[in-house]
Amino acid sequence: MAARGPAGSVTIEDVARAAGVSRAAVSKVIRDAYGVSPAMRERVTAAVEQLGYRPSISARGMRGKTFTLGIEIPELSNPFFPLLLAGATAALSGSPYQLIIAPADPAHAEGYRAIRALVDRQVDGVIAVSPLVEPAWLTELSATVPVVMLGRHDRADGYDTVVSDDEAGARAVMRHLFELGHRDIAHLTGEADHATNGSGVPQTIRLHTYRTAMQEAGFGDRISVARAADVTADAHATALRMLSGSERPTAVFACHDEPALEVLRAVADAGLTADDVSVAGYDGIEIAGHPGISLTTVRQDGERMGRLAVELLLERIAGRTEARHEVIAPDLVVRSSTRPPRPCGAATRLSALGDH
Amino acid sequence: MAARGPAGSVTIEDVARAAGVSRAAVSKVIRDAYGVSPAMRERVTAAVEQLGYRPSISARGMRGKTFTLGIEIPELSNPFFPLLLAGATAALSGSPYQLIIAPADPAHAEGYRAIRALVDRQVDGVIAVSPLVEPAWLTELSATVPVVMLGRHDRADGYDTVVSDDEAGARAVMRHLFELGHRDIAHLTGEADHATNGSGVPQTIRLHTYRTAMQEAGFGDRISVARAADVTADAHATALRMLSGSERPTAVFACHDEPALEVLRAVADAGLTADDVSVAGYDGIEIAGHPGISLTTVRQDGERMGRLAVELLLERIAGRTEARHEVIAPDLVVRSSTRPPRPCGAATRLSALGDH
DNA sequence: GTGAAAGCGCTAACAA
DNA sequence: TTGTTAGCGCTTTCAC
Repeated sequence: MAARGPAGSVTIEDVARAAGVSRAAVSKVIRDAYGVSPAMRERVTAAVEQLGYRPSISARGMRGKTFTLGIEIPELSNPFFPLLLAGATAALSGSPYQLIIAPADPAHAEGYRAIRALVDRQVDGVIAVSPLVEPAWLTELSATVPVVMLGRHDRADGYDTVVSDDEAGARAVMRHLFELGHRDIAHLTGEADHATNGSGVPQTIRLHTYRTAMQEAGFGDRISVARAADVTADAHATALRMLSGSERPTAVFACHDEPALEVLRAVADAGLTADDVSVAGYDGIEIAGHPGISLTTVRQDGERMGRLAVELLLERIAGRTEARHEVIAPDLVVRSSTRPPRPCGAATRLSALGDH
Repeated sequence: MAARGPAGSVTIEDVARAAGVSRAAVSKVIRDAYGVSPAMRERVTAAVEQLGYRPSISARGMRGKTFTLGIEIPELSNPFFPLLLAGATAALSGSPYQLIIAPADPAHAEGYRAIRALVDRQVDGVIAVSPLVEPAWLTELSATVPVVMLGRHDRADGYDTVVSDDEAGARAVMRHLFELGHRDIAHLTGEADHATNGSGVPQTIRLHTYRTAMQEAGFGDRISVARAADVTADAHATALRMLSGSERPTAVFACHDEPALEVLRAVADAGLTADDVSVAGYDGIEIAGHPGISLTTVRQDGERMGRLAVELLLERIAGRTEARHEVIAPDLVVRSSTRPPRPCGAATRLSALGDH
């Protein structure tokens, strides 16, 4: 137990004195570096224990490593992101590394700021979810510190990426809706982002895939894209508007689950049901499987993505220099929020309730 | 723009040289300390800009402050916690402080480890959500670094606390259920924790309040407490067992919203409805208000709590030494998951659908 | 108002 | 195998 409290100012010097050895010796022992006799190791360990010594990360950061990995995340309120963290944390348990998270307000495009804050703190590696940060900037950054990006489709040499196959996922959704018989399918997404990485952003790919699928199916003239300034905040209002218009779609494909939940809410608010409007989301957040929600969606394995990101980062820290770009296959999960469209002019049908 | 990249190794020395001044002068300017002429400030600022200089937090940490606040959080997957973070982040925007988050796996009682990791990184202050960490340890810790604890009912001199009035909240739930006519009310909670701070844990207080309320209402003999080893993971199974027993309750009060959602799921799985079993939760997470869920709950203003915690911490950092203990009043939010119990042996009633 | 100099606690060469 | 030494980049007296 610590003699001077959890953060007592016990220094390596104190330990050295107590153990009757040099500071360098202590340093070697605590990092278990090469070249220490068992006897010395024992004595030092005892002194460390007795004094409750904890190495200062700041001091470490000035010469060597900090054993800290930084992850930048926007929107912790979107349940998909905590999944990434859970995976990352799990991958790190048992390792000497500590994860610190820097939250970045996506509304203010804070990605740069948050990543810089991490780098300023001398982390040994950075994981980030910043779709809009420029590739060039990241390449520059990655010359300084190992970097793994999550959810980006661009492939640069300097940094690794872990991404889910958004095109495949979006195609699966569209195929499913077509198979149910839908033709008037609308897509709900956020504002267009005029960033350098525009085409590498998942939302943009899903949108593009939606368009392509509609074209290919011969419904090019029925393409309908609703944009919410802030997808999360404005989805409800946008969805309501969409549903009350004269050209009400029979199905809505939302760019991810959070806005999809809002569409569901809007459907209820408008006095409609899943028989009137089918809704599909994207991400596969847990609540989507709740019987009260039962949202058809595309499951991305966030935990696996987080784990993989950490693994890639540790490889980089260990010395790998060639870039790796991992693509995860997503799964379509069909639930009762998507149903065949109501036959035109026919009587209300209340059958075809998907699952439980 | 940075000339040497986002994390370029531009030091204060380089800036000093470029500006033709001493290192000390640069240091003063960037901290805007007292005693710099406007002319010097201008020159230094220009050099900083031009070189893309960023002070090393590690080096700072060795002498002065790091302008970093650390927050320890368990279960980011529970949507209530991100709310705390949102509040904390908001309170910090515009300030020179950066927030870093250390996730702590509650299953492994990692609170100590995570808090220590923060302190090792020389944060200027710590906010933590660790109900089970011992008060004595925290008192010791708070001698080293300012500490604000979230969701603890113990009151120590060394650290501040921000907590919601769990007794009032739980009482409100019980009163509501009694008023609806329920008598067989069960409570779903986690394993008893034999920690030093046992009586200061929100869950324990809610449980105790449940017991007391039942007693006071004269239903002491109907007290029924179901314990799940891990409330989040095992709630569903525990709830199913509870509902299939011979003594099925007419209402279930869950210790927080996440298990309450599982009870709702179990109700559906058992082929029952809100008319058979009323369900109430605690926290007021957003999804509770979704029409597909419509869960009666107690709203705790997490954002406000997070904001308040940061404010208290900044006060401490600014020099305050007397402890402050803030209690937030929670609000009961009645939704359609709680209804009058079905009159014994009477016909099914489908009215009384609360809100939308 | 400004600069010189002394460390903060640690690690990494190098010497012994 | 062990100890000595020289910084890492910054802040902070304390002279000027």
